[in-house]
Amino acid sequence: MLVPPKTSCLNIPEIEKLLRSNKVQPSAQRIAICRYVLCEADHPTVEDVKSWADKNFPRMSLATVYNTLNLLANVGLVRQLRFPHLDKAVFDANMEPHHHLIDDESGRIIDVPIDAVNVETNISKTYDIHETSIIFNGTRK
Amino acid sequence: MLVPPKTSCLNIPEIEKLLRSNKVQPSAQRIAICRYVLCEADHPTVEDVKSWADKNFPRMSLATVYNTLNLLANVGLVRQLRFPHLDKAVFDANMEPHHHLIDDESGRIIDVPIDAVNVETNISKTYDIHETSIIFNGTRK
DNA sequence: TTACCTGCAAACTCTTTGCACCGCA
DNA sequence: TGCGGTGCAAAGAGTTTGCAGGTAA
Repeated sequence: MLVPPKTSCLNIPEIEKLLRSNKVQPSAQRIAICRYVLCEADHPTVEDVKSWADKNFPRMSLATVYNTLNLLANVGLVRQLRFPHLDKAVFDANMEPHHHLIDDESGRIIDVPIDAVNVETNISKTYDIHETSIIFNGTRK
Repeated sequence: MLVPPKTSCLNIPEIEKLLRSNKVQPSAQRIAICRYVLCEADHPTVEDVKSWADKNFPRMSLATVYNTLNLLANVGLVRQLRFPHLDKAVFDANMEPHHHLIDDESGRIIDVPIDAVNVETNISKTYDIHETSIIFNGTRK
């Protein structure tokens, strides 16, 4: 139930195709970042991506990391999230609608499928609600 | 139902008492900021408080605004919030548990009483949930 | 060749901090 | 008088931007 619907790992040609189909020129840097963010990483920060790049991709600048992540967010391949307990943005490759659970012990951010939650509210009488995002804070039992 | 449970307007002696009871020395600057944040303002940013101070309180520095708001947050008179669509922190004087509705047309943040919402989730089988915070995005019907 | 992607550095915004001054208890 | 609150400026973190050079189509 809490298993995140992780994007299955893509190989390089698949990533190239994915980028092209989103009208993004597949440069080496962009493919590398996609491999990490779409497959390997779990709610990475910019810093996480940069650290990974420093180890796995020679001489990638921080600006490129920012530019690429923003680009991926703009075309809808990732989503930028901000949580109250974090001062920096994190990126989420799970583009399905879902909620989040913060494990207060580990700090980990865990995806919660939309159908694991049921929300009813009477504010929908007054407002058209387009989006409902829930952050649970908890600890493992 | 959507009327925010606004802190009723306090006069200066009441604010002094409130500060003292929270072990905060009631300086002129702190009282002024409290008057604005607790009574007049609605989810103000630091910038909002600073602008207000520039008009209503002579020569208050930005550092004092930050220090005071952080102090008020630490003693539990206000809460610091971060929303995904805003890059800066906002402060909420409503200390009752509640959720938030972002009016996507005006950008306004509206308090939603806790009992206007009912949430059920099966993740509570695996996790002890201490807190549930919901952000609705919507537009007025 | 040309378009555009990257790296670098500087700039920008938000926030915190160090320090000297000042005022109130 | 002394503690502590304030103002100022500088520093710090995260992020964006401008520009020159390079790379791939």
